[in-house]
Amino acid sequence: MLYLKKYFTEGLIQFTILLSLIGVRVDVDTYLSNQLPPLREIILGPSSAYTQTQFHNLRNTLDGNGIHPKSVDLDQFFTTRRLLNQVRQLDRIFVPSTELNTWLVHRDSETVVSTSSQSSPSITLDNGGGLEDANNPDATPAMRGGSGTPESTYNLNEADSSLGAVAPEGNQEPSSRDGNDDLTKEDIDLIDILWRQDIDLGAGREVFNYSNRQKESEEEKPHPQENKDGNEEQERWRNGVNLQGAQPVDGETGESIPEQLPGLGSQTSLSLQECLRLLEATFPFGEESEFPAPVVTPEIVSNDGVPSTSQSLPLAPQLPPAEPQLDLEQQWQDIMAIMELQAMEVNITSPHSNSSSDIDSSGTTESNTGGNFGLPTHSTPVNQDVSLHQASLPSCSQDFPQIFNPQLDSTSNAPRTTMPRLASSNSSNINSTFGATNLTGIFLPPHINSSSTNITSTPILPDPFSNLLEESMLDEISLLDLAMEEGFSQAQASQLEDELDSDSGLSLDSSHSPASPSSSETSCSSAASSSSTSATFSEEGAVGYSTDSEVATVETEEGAVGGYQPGYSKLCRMSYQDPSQFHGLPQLDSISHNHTYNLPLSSAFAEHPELPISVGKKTVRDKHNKLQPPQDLLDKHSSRDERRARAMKIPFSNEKIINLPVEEFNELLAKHHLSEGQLALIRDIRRRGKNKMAAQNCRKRKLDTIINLEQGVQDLRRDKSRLLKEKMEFIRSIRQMKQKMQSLYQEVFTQLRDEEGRPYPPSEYSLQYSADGSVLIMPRGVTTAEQNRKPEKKQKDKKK
DNA sequence: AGGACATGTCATGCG
DNA sequence: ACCGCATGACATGTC
Repeated sequence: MLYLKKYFTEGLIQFTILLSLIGVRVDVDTYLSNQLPPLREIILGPSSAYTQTQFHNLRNTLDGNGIHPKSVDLDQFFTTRRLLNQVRQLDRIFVPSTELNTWLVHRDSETVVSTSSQSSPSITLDNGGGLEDANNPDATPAMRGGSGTPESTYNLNEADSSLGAVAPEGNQEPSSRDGNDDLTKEDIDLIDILWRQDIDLGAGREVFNYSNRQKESEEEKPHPQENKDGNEEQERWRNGVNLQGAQPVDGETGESIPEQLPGLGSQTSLSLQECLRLLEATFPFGEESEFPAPVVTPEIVSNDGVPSTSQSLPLAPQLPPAEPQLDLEQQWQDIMAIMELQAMEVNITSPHSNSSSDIDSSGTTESNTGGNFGLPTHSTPVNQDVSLHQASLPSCSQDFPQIFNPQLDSTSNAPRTTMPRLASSNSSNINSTFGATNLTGIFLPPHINSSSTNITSTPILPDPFSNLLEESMLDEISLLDLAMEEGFSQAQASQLEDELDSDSGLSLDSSHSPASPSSSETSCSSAASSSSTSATFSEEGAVGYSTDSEVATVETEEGAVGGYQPGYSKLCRMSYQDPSQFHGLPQLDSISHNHTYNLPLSSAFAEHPELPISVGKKTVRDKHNKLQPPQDLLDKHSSRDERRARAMKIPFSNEKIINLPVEEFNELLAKHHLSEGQLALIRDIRRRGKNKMAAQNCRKRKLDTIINLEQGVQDLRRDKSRLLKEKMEFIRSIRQMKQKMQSLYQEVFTQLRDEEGRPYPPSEYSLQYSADGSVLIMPRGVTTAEQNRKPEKKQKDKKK
């Protein structure tokens, strides 16, 4: 935050001043505040910056720089992103934020841009609200800005110059319009420059204004909306023409609104916008800015041929059920790709970032206040009044079609013609497609035509939505789940890894245990060698290392620590080769083979019954041994090699033979004149002795390995249970979302009115989502395909 | 007596 | 080639 501020403050102040001069003011709404937590997590995934707005938001969030959405002037912000990027690159600090913040950008009506500054109005569900919204300039902008992402702000800017932002206001509110008028061409140019800067930063300009830019390039002149022609825009708006070509022919959108639903009442007082708002509220599409959200064009043509706005539910061409998902995936991939590109700029490489960006909808969700999902408001430039009287909802056309249309917008045109869609989505831009993706996933039911049975007046989830939720939504969720699980698994893996590392004595033990004996051996060997010289091998024979159990205590007292130190004990024993002396030196009793590896002494003794000091049996044995003469006792307890050594009259102890370093061992052999048999025996003793130690170490390692594996299994089980718990939580969240969808659908549907102001009976009509992203109110039983072919027919049906 | 377990030993491979 | 080590397989001893 702080350092970000530093960068911003210095560099941005200029921008701020500039913008203030221009009169452009962008208010960033806290879409974030009202996210649906479940949706966010589920759809977006914990890590995902899933919102459409992401491109901008993603950066913002990723930057981790808390730019307060409200306080930040978006224009400045975007312009300054370059600085941010530089800073980021300097720091290389990648903060994968799991949460995506979607900003709903409002423009104050006061401001020149005067996009709807208030998202809230758009959200309002009131029936009257729709009309009010239409009247209310703010509302329209809200619709547009609904996406509420920083990008949206961008759009707003553009919109100001080009599309809707200005337009709606122009129609309905002169004041807002005035603000637009204030913008001089220079100002517009300046804004454009700022945009380009953003584009330079890596945000494709298209991202910001999806269709507008293209149109500019293609159709620059014809559309006043474009930045350059502010005047034309104003005029156009004054004329009552919606930016988005609500008019029969929208040059920008390129959509002709030829097809109007005569049947749909002019009166659909419940403005489509409201419906859209509701829908949007439910599903945050808001990313139009980046990804031109599919615009639901509620344009309905009145019978007169006058476009009736309100119902604007274009009949969508029927989509094969499978397609939506495919499209979704495709779009996801596209989005991912785009996100990656941007991420690269931002140095965001993490897959999470991509995922986050994936879903436009997420951003919208957050943007919504009061738990409403953010609507792609920028599209809203549409007249909010969109009443039946008004043929088209231009703004909606842009956003919604894309939103709902999983398929390419460009392609969408053809299908639309068939359908009586209120507005056509012009945007052939990739952005639009992106916007559509999320929505499509969410909104497009695999089967556009739902059976009539599903829709009832009751709050039961209408078919399309239910399908939406169940299939596409769930699919997405499932994908997210998978991703999340992967994330968890990785995290878990790392965690386990850490734990194992800490626990794993395997490597440590393996390294240590062998080493310890050697060290002890060397130390002891020297002492032993000195003392051992005095020993009379002839009498006792070579002392079997195993037989000298008596010496154990010394080992313990001397600090032969837990490690396996057979050599040590053995060497020490050498100094006390006379059994008779053992009793006199109780402290040495404990010295013996320690095969306990790292086990405590007590256990070690237990393992070796021959140890006199040992408990229980050993004591018994000790008694038994006492009965025998020391010589027999030695023989009995001496190892085979020791006995052999004694038999062969080897002049030094087995311990020496075994533990002496090669050089010393060779010297020892050189000192003594030994026969071939003795030499062979000595070499065998050494070999076997070393191998014995090695075997002990090996077994110890095996044990350690097993223990570690058991620990690992326990850890994995814990993780599994935890993941299952999380999964259940997600499922619960999904269920909640579904319920909310149902209620919202119901609310929207109930507010729809035909030309005569009568509500559509849910048993006869249902809302359908076409492939091109338009939302249609369709009589039940009519297949989307039919609708595509014969839109008018449907209109008639609707009239009925 | 036989199984389980611990330990020792051998053979082999690797560094 | 030798040495040391690791390890599987087997043998032995003990309970």
